[in-house]
Amino acid sequence: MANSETRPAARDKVTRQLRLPQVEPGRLYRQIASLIGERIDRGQFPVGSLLPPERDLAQQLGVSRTSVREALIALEVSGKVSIRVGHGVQILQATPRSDRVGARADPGEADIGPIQLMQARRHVEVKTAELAARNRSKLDLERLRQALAVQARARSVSAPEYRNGDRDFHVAIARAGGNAAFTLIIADLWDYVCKPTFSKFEELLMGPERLQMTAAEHRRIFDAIAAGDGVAARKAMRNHLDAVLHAFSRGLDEN
Amino acid sequence: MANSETRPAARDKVTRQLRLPQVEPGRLYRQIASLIGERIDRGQFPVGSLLPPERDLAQQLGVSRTSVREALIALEVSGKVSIRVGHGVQILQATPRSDRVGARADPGEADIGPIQLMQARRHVEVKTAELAARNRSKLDLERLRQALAVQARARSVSAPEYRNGDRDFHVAIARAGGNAAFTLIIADLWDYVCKPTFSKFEELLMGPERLQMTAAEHRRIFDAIAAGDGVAARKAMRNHLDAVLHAFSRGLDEN
DNA sequence: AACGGCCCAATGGTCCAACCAATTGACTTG
DNA sequence: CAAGTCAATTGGTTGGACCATTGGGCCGTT
Repeated sequence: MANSETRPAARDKVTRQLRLPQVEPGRLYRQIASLIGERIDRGQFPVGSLLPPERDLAQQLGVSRTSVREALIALEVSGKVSIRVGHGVQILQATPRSDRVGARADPGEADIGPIQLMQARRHVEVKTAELAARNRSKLDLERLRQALAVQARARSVSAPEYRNGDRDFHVAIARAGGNAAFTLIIADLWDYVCKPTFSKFEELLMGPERLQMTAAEHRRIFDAIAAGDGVAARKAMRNHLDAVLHAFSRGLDEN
Repeated sequence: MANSETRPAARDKVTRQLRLPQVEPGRLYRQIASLIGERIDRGQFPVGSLLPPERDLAQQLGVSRTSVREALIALEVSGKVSIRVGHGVQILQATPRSDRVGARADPGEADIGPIQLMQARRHVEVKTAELAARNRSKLDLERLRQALAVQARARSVSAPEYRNGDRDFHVAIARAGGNAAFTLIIADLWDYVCKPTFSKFEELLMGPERLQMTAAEHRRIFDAIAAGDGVAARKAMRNHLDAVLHAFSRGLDEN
């Protein structure tokens, strides 16, 4: 065969036609793998769909089927695709679990609106309040007291004491419920509350009267939890979060 | 050539001579990869040393060099060996650093128990299912379909297709609800589901029948969401998560 | 019309026999 | 002895062949 002609030509084809990122000399299968991987990430091959047959891919890319197979095996090992004989190669995931820690800073993250956030909190925290009332230990109650004490020192809703105390109070409730998964959820949601976007929003829409109101509402929640009254705790928490939501709405209307 | 004789004989050779762990029918390269990987772990191939040439390995194992190459590529992708043309294949590490970055493995993280996690999911996802039924767009439905398609290919609950499809399905539902906060919550919870602790637990306690059951339950959820029936979606989701929880409980009782 | 079994095209899996390309070290040569 | 040359070694790629599994269509039975 025209090997001495076919092969170099084939590689050039891949390199030029498809603009492989950069280096990765030799190791054709790596070029092919990263190429297909990129297309998957870019959505040109939708998750759940089937890749073209190996034979077709080989022809399209101008390489041998063997090289395509090696590339697919690499993708399979890295978890991007699923290969099943007689059927085909299916795309499993576009974003390959990529991300280590920094991952949470996705661009798609910051788009949680304050209203959405409060609605989610309302749904979850009514539950955590109930759980806390049933399962709280003395240590939990002490933590809640401390959080209240911190917040009591705040002189405005923009004071760090206010937000810190608020966060600690709600996280402590989740923690008191005894379910670490809820604790994680609340802690994560509060990461957003503490973000600049949300903070600005909150400071803008919430009047100074919120300071005492929050204190009173928190107090009612605490009492219900301390009394072990799940129903009262639910109700108190719901009232509290609805009040905050109302404060937001009112602020929006006025502006 | 004597293919109709050579191939089966070759496979038997590998299977018998070297006692491949267990399953993994077909996918010869996987058998070879795990075999070599085990030898590396066991120290038979010292870290830093060179593997025998591909051609030798092929002859020793009674398989083709192609299959050996595919196996080596798999090992290279998973980071166990380094392949250099004209030089050889060098062993990089014996213990493959089990799992990516242990990064998130904070002390306080891993303590979410599977039961707790499922209870939290039950509380939140019943809501997201309802929201999804009310707000889902065509794109959302398409995402759900794709997730179902992925999972439909799983041949066991331990297959990557199963978990990936499962995760995508539930995250897609949260996303369809239109509240990004819920999406964040579900995605975060699923990070734990994908952790080794939970995975092992799940594989241990869930029988193979879960495969079809999950598919059927997911289908019911999907239908309800597609129909825009919030009540049915809630119910279907609750049934599904309760079923999983039951599978856990049953597994715990039996063991 | 619905069900069930059979057949076959499609698709991945494996093998082989070459040849190309990079590396390395031995050998030759100045 | 230094530098260049050459050949063996080793991975990289190819095309072609054949096998095993899968899935859907076709057809006969019920």
